[in-house]
Amino acid sequence: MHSNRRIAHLDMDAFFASVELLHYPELRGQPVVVGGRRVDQPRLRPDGSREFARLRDYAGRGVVTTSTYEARALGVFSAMGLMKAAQLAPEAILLPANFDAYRDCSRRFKAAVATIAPHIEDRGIDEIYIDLSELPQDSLSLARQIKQAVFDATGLSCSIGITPNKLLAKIASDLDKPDGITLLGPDDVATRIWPLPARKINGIGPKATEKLGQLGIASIGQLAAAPLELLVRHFGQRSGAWLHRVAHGRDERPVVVEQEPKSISRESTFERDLHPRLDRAELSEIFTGLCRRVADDLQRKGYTSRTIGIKLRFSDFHAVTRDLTLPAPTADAAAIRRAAGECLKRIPLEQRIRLLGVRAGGLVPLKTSGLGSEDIQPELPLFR
DNA sequence: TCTGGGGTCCTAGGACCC
DNA sequence: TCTGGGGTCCTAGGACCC
Repeated sequence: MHSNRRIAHLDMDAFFASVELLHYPELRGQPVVVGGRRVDQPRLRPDGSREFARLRDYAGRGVVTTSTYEARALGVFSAMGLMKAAQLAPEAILLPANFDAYRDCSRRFKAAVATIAPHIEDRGIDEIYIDLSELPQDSLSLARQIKQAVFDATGLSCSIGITPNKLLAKIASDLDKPDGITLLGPDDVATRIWPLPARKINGIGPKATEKLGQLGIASIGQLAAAPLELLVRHFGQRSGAWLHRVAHGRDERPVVVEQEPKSISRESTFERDLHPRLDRAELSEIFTGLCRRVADDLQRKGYTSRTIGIKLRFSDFHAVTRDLTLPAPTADAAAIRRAAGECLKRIPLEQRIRLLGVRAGGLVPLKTSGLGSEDIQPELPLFR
């Protein structure tokens, strides 16, 4: 087992907002928010300048996807409702999300990193882990080289943390944002990690933070000092032991280069909550559309699915799921619609519906390569 | 002024099999 | 008639992440 690893975490700085600033450089230095649905694209005035939507003009159910550092300074952060954000920063510029541009930029920055350090784990559109263990250069040179390559490929800055494992690298990349480099060794855990709030650990969310707070544990250092048996008593054997481990900066998870997806889903929150009977036609159309999009996604990505599921969110925001495992995997829109319909029958509809979702799990890759017949599994036992 | 959309992983009970 | 474990699959919900 390789015990002297060098793991980097790279995080693009305010990614979506930064991509937008490449297109609209005149917005640099201003509070800018990306998010919402049906937000107007900037309009060109007769004099050639652009007119942008303001946060105060927004009405609807959208949330902040990303905000520039200037907007964050006003208290506007990711996942905040736009109506609330508008209270805090009414004059901030509001731009609609342009996912095609972000995906394109994402591909370019990852390809640029791969030319220097190919051992990459994808963690979504704007961040990656990189295993640098086998590379000869020192960490600071590598970090600078990678940042330069990312900038050359995209015009964007990122922040990098390099440490002995993924857990610490993820925390480190956030310590000197934006455009930062943070290198940490095992000896830095007590001085650099322990003073931080427990919430900074990837995997400790709002619920765990609240529960830890009730035990008088706020910082990672306090978590490290807590007796293992106290943590096990309140969080269970597995989670308790995990909390104890991560508080001491221990993490042996490998950098995983290739991963098959586990599920593919589509969901939609409506402009207004829909009534199960009065809005039946509209709901049915949306439902069928979601099934078709899931089928399209499956076919485009080359998968079939064994388990079809649905999700409903009601007016009171409470969500319910149902799923159904099929006798044989499918990527067919009509078959998915039938299975989803069976799931829907099992949900009592006593409230207006806010969101509808369709999910395909139990994914089976469609093998396109010419594999021998020995790889084809019989669907059912031959005798029963 | 209520809170998006795409995911992963974990838990836990029941069915079913050996 | 009652008593066992162990293992896997299915289903529902929830925490968490980007």
